[in-house]
Amino acid sequence: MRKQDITIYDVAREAKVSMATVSRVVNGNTNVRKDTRDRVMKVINRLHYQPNAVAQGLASKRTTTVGLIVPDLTNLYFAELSKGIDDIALLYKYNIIITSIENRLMREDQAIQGLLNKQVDGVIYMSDTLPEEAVEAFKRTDTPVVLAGTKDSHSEFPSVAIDYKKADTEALNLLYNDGRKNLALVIGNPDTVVNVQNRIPAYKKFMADHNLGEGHIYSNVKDHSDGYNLLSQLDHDGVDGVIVTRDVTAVGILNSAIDAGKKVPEELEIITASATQIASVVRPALTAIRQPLYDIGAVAMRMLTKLMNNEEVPETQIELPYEILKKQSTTNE
Amino acid sequence: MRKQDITIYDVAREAKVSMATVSRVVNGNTNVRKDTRDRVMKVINRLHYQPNAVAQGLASKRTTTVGLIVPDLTNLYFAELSKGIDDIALLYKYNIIITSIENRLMREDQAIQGLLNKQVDGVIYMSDTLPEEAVEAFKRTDTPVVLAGTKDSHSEFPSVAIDYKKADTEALNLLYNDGRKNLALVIGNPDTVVNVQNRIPAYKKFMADHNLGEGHIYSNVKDHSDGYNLLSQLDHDGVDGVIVTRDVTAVGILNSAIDAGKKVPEELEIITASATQIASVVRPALTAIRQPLYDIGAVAMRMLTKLMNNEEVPETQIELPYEILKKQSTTNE
DNA sequence: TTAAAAAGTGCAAACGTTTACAACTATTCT
DNA sequence: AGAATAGTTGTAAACGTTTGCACTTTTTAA
Repeated sequence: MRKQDITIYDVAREAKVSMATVSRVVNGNTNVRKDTRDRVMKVINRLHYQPNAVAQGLASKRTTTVGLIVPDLTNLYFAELSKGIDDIALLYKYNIIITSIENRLMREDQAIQGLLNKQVDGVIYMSDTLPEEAVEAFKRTDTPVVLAGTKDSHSEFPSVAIDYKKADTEALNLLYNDGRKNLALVIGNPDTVVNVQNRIPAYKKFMADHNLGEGHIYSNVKDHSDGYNLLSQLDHDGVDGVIVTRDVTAVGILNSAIDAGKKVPEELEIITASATQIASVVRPALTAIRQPLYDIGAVAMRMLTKLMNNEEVPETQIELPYEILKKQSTTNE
Repeated sequence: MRKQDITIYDVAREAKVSMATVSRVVNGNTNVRKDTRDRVMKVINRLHYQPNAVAQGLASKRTTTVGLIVPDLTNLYFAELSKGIDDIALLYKYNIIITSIENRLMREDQAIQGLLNKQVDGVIYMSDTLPEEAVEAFKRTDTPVVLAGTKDSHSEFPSVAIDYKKADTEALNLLYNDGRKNLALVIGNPDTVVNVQNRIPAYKKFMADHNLGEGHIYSNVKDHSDGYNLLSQLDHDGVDGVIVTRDVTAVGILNSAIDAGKKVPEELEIITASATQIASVVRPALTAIRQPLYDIGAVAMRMLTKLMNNEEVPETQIELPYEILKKQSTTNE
């Protein structure tokens, strides 16, 4: 098939050793005499021998490949996570098979099964929702899995994320201290673990603790135009401070406000709960919970390397520090 | 290794056929009697048999995997290209191994070699620069390659892109017709094929054709902050209309102008030569050459599937239509 | 100097499929 | 009915590595 198809066998013949020895030098096994190693290396270089990773995978049962399951590549939240993953993967010489699952044709469990069939050594799962079939698919295998930037409801799987509850509470407090009393929460899918177990309870608790009434939770507000269209509702409900999970959604609200002549932050304060490039590039720039997305990805991948090597991983539920980045969409005292 | 490790052999035994027959039904070969096919399928379902893709890859020499080489996942230009690629790949049941090469540790030719070692059936290359070693690496193999959103200098490789020269000329013309005479071009790497062979010549020709003098080409302006810092230079040079290759760079210039109290588009018109989400989300929204990024990716991947199947591909240098999207960063007549 | 231990090497059997090819069975045609 | 043909199935050799085991050589220790 390949124009140049040098196998380990060719190298063995030329170097007058067995293929086992060639394999050993290729894999850096120390049990090879210096001069035979040199001899083999010389042949390898001369013939431009490159091991066939598929054959290696079959024989060794390790493919040095990890699977990524991600909802949407063009969502910078996931792109930035992926970058952290990718850099660490490179460091440890793993390749990445990426599977995006927003597409109707691809269900979570199919994505997982596809990766397992490819014999990936591990999987990083980034979707904010982990359906039962996906859990089942993972459980049917020994392949380690790490969740990045999300959590599962029972903490069955290792995960790397932030303390969403604490972060949201802190953000709400910032609005509250700015004198805002009619606080709202804008989320996408209301059924995700993070929303159900963290954001919504944190919001409700905060509202209750401060006697602010029921408040307003707006669900299924997922993109720029959803955010744009939400403004009239916010106006109607008299909201003066809002936390928005996705930053492009927040930008939608922001732009809608600008276009309607409504002042941000004077009349409406906006905080986004996940800051990507976009949050800092719009004007007024968005105050945000800055999640360390790159680091979350990197730490998740690092943890996965340990799991793949059966190394000890003392803590599998990791929460990384976040910070509240005050910008122009909230009042600067 | 796997908890559950059912092989084709187990299925064969249970169904009382040979592994060859099982293989045939798995691969949809028609030369199997209906009732044996049913019998085998029943066993496959009962045992939850899933073929080992690595073994398939070794035996068949096809991995149904394609490699993507991309500079930066968090650059939406590439993310949107990738999405088009991904969707078509899913349709044709290919997996995607993604390799990002911005990292210092990973050179283009190493990335390519890595993918070839994994026996990918094809490669899509998206970097705007194609070093000589990368060309060599590609030439050493029969694995088909398609360039997406970029071109090589000698049109040696199949590619899918737009007519950059025409698009830029049209954009310059828009500025010119708005009465702007001091036009500038802002690019990133000045050595890319697209810049050297298309954008720069188009700019120079336009300036010459309209007797606008030498003009100003600003190179190595690559991100938001580069753009932000460039504004003073633009001011100094009296530029009143500018084409910027990357949209976040354009946004940098835009934000710098806003912060400096300079009016856009009244005092400075800005057009970006590649529009992602970001161009439409900032205010004033950026007038842009809208490249059909998703489609470029999709068409590139579709072409690759044909090349991988040794099908006839009549035209391998494809240019897709673009449009000039007039927004708020240029005057609306 | 010699026995024991360590280091270096080769043999051959995996790994889990695909796929010529051969062989057998059922069908069609005359 | 018999021959030719088409359809169905099995056998076994790939595919290109890794790796346990046995064997040989070298080193170490007494």
